[in-house]
Amino acid sequence: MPRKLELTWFQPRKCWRKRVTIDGKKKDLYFKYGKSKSDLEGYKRALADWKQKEAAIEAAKAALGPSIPEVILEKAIKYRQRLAEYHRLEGDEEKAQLFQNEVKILQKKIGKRNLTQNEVAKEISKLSKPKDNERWAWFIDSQMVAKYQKWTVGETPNDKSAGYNAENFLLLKKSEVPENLSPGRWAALSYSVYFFVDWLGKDKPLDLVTGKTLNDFRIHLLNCTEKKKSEGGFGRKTAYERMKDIRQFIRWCWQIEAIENLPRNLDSSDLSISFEDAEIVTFSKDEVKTLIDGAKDQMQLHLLLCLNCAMLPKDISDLKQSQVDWKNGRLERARSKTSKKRRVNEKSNRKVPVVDYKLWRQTFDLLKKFRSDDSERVLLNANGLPLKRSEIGEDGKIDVTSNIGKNYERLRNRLEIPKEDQKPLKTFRSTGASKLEEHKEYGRYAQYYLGQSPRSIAEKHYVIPSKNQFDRAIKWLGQQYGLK
DNA sequence: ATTTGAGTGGGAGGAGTTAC
DNA sequence: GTAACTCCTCCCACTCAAAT
Repeated sequence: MPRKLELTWFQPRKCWRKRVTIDGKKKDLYFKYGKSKSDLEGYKRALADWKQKEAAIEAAKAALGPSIPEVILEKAIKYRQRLAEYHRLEGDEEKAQLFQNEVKILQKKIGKRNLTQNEVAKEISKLSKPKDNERWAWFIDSQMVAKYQKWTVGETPNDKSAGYNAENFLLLKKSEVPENLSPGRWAALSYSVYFFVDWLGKDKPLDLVTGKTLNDFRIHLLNCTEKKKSEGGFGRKTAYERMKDIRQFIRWCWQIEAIENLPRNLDSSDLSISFEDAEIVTFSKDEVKTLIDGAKDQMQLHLLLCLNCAMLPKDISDLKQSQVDWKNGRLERARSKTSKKRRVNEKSNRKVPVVDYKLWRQTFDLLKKFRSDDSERVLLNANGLPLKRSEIGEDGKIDVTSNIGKNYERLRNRLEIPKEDQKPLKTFRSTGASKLEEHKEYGRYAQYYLGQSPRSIAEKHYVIPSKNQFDRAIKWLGQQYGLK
């Protein structure tokens, strides 16, 4: 029995109802069968009637063209067909067979009704996927496939065109995910590059990209910051990101000799785009209390970790068993966002501190309660997966799942916090730091609490406290919110 | 300058309401 | 009785804040 019925019972008229979207317009369809919601026989007949209607709608849709899930599916199939063909040409029958089988599996899905993007992604994720160490091999493969594709499709790619180089650039960058590049970063880079190529024209030879082109592109970006978001506009911060991503792309094109000369203003400040820093938001004592008291179980633990240890969802998701002192209730860590760099720059004198936090009693109790059996991560979701996950889907789009973020959103709604009073999860972090700063002695440890390294000499307040002092500071912080 | 990841807005469809 | 709305929830794609 599915958790949700396909049709919903419509009490005013005592009939079943289905909402459909046709040509972007929502429409309600009614099915007059059955006497009540629990009349199973009536529901079955209504459902049968709906199925018929649905088939008719699908047929009408089919006449219009494929939907997005279908396009994704087709793409996945075509990709595997090419891989199968390539391996056959290379004489690897075993691999060819593997991809051929996957093609069959996907082809079965094609006729399915109500195909959602989600379902398609799930289906594809079940199939063979390059493991991290094989990603490079897949990249090489896809280059080889392109070679064979030339014969099958009969088309010679223009290796000087913007579109061709953009594809190659992104493919190369993709092979660095997740070792050197996060999925999120790759996705952002692809938005930037496609934005540029769409503007320039994908068939345009990159040789024609000059300093003037970049100037024009900058003006195009600035124009977009004037537009509404719903009309393809974005903020100055994004415009700035786009500009520097494109600089990176152009430089890469030059390095691989797709273009002869670098635009002379590539590093010029003429191309800079300025933006303002956002102001810092904090919670009041009441807000902290409302949220923490209102949260249940795991969510309460997550909120406490945010405040106790200045964590963000990714930090909580990445927390390792070895980082918790299970006897004394302490937690030691360098922030997720920085720990990789820290390893790389071991010799750099601007080290990110490893901070040792004393956990409040409530935090520690909950942490013990929800500790997982996993050898690595302390906290996992109900399905045994990390609380925050992200990867690049086969369609080239990023898939992000954050259980903590989602739960926080639900909590806010459940507590009926008005929209204008809703503050993001990271507010706990800034609240902790701001509260510490209010204290005349502990104020100096705010940055240490955040786990940040000093960025400039101007940050003269940066002090590494002794263990005892910092424990007292954290204790004091907890007391401000009635936490021990 | 470059990278990482949190936040947001909007589409789709469920649930309830209203206009005629 | 019918069809159209408004609100809500979930999820995804994309933006942009913040880290080095």
